Amino acid sequence: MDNSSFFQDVYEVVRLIPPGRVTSYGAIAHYLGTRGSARMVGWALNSSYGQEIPAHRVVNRIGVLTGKMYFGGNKSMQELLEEEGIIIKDNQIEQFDQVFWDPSRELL
DNA sequence: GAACTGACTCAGC
DNA sequence: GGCTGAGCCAGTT
Repeated sequence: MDNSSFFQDVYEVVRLIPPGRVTSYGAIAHYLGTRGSARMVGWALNSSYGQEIPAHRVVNRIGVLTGKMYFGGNKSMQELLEEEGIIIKDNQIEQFDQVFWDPSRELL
């Protein structure tokens, strides 16, 4: 992509997340080759407000919906994820290992 | 233009 | 085994 922004790469990976699956900020950052920039992934999603980004499928490494408060939408992240078959309990994804989607492993 | 901040993660104590 | 500090980079002040 012409835009060599870290953001654009993040957006593309997030769009590639299949329904019923989730990934972590660190997984995306690692896929892009920068482990320490996990923060930027979250920051990128923060800027993704109003865009066609399924940000609700991105959680932190332990499956907690850290950014649900920042997610702008009629429905909560939890509700959207539950509609895709993902179980959320106490803001944390149940069976996280089963729904976890690693871009560097499944996309590549 | 320098300092601060942020949806994270890992390592060390 | 829980808490603290450091690191990453870009956008905002």
